[in-house]
Order: sequence, then structure tokens, then C-alpha cells
Amino acid sequence: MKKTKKYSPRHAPSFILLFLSRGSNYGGAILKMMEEEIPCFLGDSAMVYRTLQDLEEEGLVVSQWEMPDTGRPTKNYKMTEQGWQSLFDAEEDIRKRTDNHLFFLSQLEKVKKTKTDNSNS
Amino acid sequence: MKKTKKYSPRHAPSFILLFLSRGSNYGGAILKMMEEEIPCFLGDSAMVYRTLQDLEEEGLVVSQWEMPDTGRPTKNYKMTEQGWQSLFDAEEDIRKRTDNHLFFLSQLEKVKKTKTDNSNS
DNA sequence: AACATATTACTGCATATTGCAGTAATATGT
DNA sequence: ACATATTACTGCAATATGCAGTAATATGTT
Repeated sequence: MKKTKKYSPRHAPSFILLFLSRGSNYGGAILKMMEEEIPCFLGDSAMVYRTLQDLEEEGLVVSQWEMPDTGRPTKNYKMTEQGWQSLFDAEEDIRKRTDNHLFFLSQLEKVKKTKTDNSNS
Repeated sequence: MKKTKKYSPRHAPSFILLFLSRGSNYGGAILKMMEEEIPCFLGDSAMVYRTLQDLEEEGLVVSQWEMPDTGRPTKNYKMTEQGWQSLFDAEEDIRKRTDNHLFFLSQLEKVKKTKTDNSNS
């Protein structure tokens, strides 16, 4: 029952790492950035907190509790060198998927054109 | 235990519908087209056959066994009007995800630039 | 002080997805 | 007669995640 990593994740870890690459931060702040900046954010706080835990288990981030002067304690996460490597490695994967999506969209345009010309099967 | 459809699929159904939109076809042929044309095809025959079954359950395609003069019988699938609608509806979803990916890639470029300038946290 | 609300972090569960490894039946080739 | 190819399908475990919570500690209001 360990890190077999057979399945392609739906990019949650890569996106978390991306926002963490701006500097150490805690779950709630990362969630807020994602909601505000990602064009169409999918996911919720459970995803963020759980992914941060997973990333720490894998050694891509480390955490440390901070006691701010005001407000609740926050669990701050910081990327490790492995985390940086993982973020850079993610680029190829995201590029491939982008290519797949762009292929889909371009093919769909063709389909729509021929569909309007004649009603086929 | 029914069609609650809460989760966003990883696009397998949309891609199957895209290739089926070229005309009725059977699983093996669709698999071959996907392997040959999709820039980075993920998935396998199990995914194709299973997705075709799911699509039929949902009424997006209908099937009919064909007995060719040569070779094994094939189960040919044909898109329904609902299937066409679903294919066109998928465009918005794929576009959103493409936007998310392009956001990731553009942000990553910025990160890479500032990372090489100074070694930050 | 008492109470409600907000913030931060986390958990439980059902459902969905899919990679891998098989099974089964029927051509086809040698 | 036998191996191989083609076509369709199934079983299972690992993964992913949306929703709906819990818990603890600030902060604000009356």
C-alpha cells in the first residue's frame, strides 16, 4: 500500500505547487489564490488541504506551524528542492494534455462545419 | 446507484464521441484512430469499450452488431441526437480546462524566470 | 459575560475514473 | 492441426474528488 503512482492525477498537486512557488503559505491562502486566479477553478478546501498533506508525505513540501500575532495558527508549507523539480516536471504533462485539448477543439470545429453543411450520421 | 454524474470525467466520453462523429464505427477502429491521432493518447481498449457501453446506457449512442463478409462480427456504434448535443456541450468544458492549463504554463514561465534570477524560497 | 460568526485545518464517505491484466469467441495464416 | 490476430469484454485495485460534515480558536456584537 504505497506510492505506486500509476494514475495520472487531475493536476491538483501541480497547481498547488505552482501557487506555493510564489513563497511559503498556508492552505486557506492558497485556496483563495486558486479561486481568484484560476480561470475556472475546480475543487474545494478539502482538495487543497488533502493535497498539501499528500505533497508533504511525498517530500515535495515541508510544513511548520506559525502563531501569528492575530488570528488562528496557520500551518505554513514550503517547497523543497524535490517540490521544485516536480513542478518543473509537471510542465511536460500539462503541455501534452493541452495539446490533446487543442486537438479536440480543432477537430470539433471541423465537425461542426460539416454538420451544418449536410445533416449526416 | 444511478447517474448522479457529480464528477467531471477525464474527457474519455467526449473524445469517443468526437471520433464517432465522423461516422458509425466499432470499438477497435475507434481505439486505433485515437492511438494514431491524439497527440498523447492516454487510455487503452478497456477504456474505449467501457466508455462506449456507458454512452449507450446514457442514450448518447446506439449499437448494432454487424456481420462483415470477412473477420469477426463488430458492434457498431452510432451517435444519437443526444450524443451530438453532448459532444457540442463538451466544448465549453474542454475550453475551460484548456484555459486552466494555459494559465498554469504562463505562470510557470514567470516562475522559471524569477527562479533563475535569484534562488528564492 | 454571553453568544454568534469567521477562520483555519481537517475528515468521512460515496462515487467516478482508469491502468493493468486478464477472459472468450471467432477468424485467419502456416 | 496449431498458433496468432482480431474483436469485445470483465475484474480489480489504486486514485481522485465533491459534498458534507467536525473541531478548535479567534473575533465581533450585544
